[in-house]
Amino acid sequence: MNLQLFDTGSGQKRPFEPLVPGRVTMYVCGPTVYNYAHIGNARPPVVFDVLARLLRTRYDVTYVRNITDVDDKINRAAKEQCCDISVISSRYRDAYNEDMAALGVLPPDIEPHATDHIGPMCDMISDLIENGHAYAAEGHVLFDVASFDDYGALSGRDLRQMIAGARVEVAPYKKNPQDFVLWKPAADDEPGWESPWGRGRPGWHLECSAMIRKHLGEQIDIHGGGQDLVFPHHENERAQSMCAHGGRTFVNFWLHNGFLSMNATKMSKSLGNVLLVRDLVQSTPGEAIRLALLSAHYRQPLDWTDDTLVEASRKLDRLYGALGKADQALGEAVDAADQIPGPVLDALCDDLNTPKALAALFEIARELNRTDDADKQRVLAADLRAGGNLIGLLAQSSSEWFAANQAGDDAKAIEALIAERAAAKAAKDFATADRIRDDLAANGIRISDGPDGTTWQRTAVAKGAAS
RNA sequence: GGCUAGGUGGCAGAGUGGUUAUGCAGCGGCCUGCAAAGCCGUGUACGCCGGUUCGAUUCCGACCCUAGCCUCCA
Repeated sequence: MNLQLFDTGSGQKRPFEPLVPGRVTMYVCGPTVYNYAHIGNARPPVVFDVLARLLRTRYDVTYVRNITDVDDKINRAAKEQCCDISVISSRYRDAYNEDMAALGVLPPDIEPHATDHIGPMCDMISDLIENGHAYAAEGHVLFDVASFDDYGALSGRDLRQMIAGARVEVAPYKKNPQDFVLWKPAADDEPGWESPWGRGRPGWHLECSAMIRKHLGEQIDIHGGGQDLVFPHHENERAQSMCAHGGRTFVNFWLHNGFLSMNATKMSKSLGNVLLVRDLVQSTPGEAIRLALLSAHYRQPLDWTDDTLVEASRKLDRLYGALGKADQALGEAVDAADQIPGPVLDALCDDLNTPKALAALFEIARELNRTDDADKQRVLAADLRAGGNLIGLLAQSSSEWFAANQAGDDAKAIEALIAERAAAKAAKDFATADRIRDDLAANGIRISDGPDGTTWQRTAVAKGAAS
């Protein structure tokens, strides 16, 4: 497997080799759990789930995705609801994991919570103060950006320019405007922990550095997250970890996914265009949402429109249709092949090119639809399944996929109409038969006559739900 | 203003210095009672202007436009 990954740090695709042969350590910034995840939040976990699945075909992988469970927004929510922050954070952490499971995201190996790592965080702060990279001031501990020559290398920023362009009011206790908080004091009515610098709580950037050191070590292979985290979050993480560890390389590959927009505009509560995963899965199969998220390359922007899910559902109709045809012809469901088909694997090894991998799946599906040879069908169906499974798709049976479309209160009425039409057809009353079919079509029900009778499915899953 | 990504056929979205992406939609054909699905065929697409080249959508430069970051928002 000649895996190439685009590394933000070097700004180019590089061949991936683990730091320790055969073993891969991977960390992805997880959610701050104060609300339900929206569709944009779902992109990183889905993308890096594909990467983890790909790496696992070859390496022993340890995948860590954290939970940030102490934060201003969580504090605010807890205050409003007069409860402990753990009530808020555990509620939304569970919801997050349910939502991700619905999208076919496998759980990470380790899911560390920030509040369980206050000790390691304080240890790291102490190390940084000892090394001369951090200083305490007025109950805060700050990272001394000027002490790290390489600051800005990840995000391609020039420290001098940043100082000149600083627009934010500078806190008086900071030596430099860019110095960021490692530890900040907590008010009496705020959640806090005792520390050598007084009662307080950790800075956001520090959480990830400390949890990475505890669970994966001082150097890791891959660190992922959304593009918006490059600066300042990852730049700061890098500064902290490198300075705490004698300047050694912290992350071998930095991976960042592009942003998801809604009808070409940013998703925001004020615009009222926030789409929650939780709501979406009510009306649309999670698998279709997953495919939609993977239909663009992960580093590209992805614009989410009303048609996005409709298209994704149709794509799955086609793939499952080909599998179903083979299953029927062979009289059995074909299991996934042991080997991943070459074109699919090659596409994914080229910096996780999921659109290209999907194209390869469609080509297999066409071959499958084209052939009547049982041996070929068996091989192609197994390939299609194996390729799909690698990116977390095609895990169910064809009949399960199509049956899911048949759920609904009106299913019995539809079956009755189909039976009525069958009777009309038998009586050669085609006018009546066609009228029933047209009526059903007008209501988003597509029927098709096969050798074993008539089957049906909904044709506009997402559209129907939206109207 | 600075930094970083992008601008591909009706839509979505890969890719490439000269040869079919793929999916949906459209058109023609096969199949079908008629359809649907499927199969076959079908598209002078690469923001604008220069440059390099035998040849550029692909490389270089300028310009226009879009998005993200620079404000603990994936």
